[in-house]
Amino acid sequence: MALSTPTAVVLELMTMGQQSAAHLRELLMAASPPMAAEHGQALTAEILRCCDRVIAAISKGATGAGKKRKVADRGAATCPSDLPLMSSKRRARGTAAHRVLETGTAADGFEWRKYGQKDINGSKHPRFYYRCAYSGEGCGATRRVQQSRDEPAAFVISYYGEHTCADACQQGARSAMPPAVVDSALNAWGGAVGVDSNGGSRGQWSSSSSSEGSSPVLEFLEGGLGVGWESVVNYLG
DNA sequence: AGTATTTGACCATG
DNA sequence: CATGGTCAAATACT
Repeated sequence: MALSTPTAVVLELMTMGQQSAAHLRELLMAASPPMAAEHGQALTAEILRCCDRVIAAISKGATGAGKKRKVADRGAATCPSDLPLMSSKRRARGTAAHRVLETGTAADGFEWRKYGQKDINGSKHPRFYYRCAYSGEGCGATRRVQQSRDEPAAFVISYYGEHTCADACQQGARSAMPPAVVDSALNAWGGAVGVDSNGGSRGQWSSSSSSEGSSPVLEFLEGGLGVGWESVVNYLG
């Protein structure tokens, strides 16, 4: 990628700014005047964070823009003999058992693939449906993400099912919170997910930043059937 | 060329 | 009947 596009230029400049900020931090630490270093560190950390987010947003916007699809003529039969469908097309209401409140990134350590999107009645934002990228190996975990109605910066993430893909997907989950969530749509709105959507070649963590996970808060809800859990991710800076 | 994402349609559930 | 969850062809990206 050359610097032919404005996006590329912005990316390049932000990267330079990021490096400069990192350098500045080094200098401040080396100089070590107690108070100044402390404040300086906070500032540089802030700058780095901003750069990081802009870069993430830009790069995702550049690669993920302009996907369209024409009408699919599906009424006629393409496959007469139906394949075995999923048992239930619609989940029972109120199956969410847990709710997780967290700020920072949506990285939950698993790799998800989007399989649907739906406008939900009563909510002005669509809901996104993901399933484990290893569902083909029998993993039945699913996840749905919806932007909070009241709080645009918050996202409600509901998890259903369990990850049974022993090796592949759970490895990521075991090691704290690596960046692994595929959420191009989130970026379009909140623009805070600093992870690669791992397009093309599969199974590549963008091992960029394990950015300090701002302490997730877990909140358990009563009354569910215990089938899944829910999390609210806040993308406020 | 292969894979991930998009998006309208289908269909089960309430 | 309305709503929401999933499917799958078409499309876009690497």
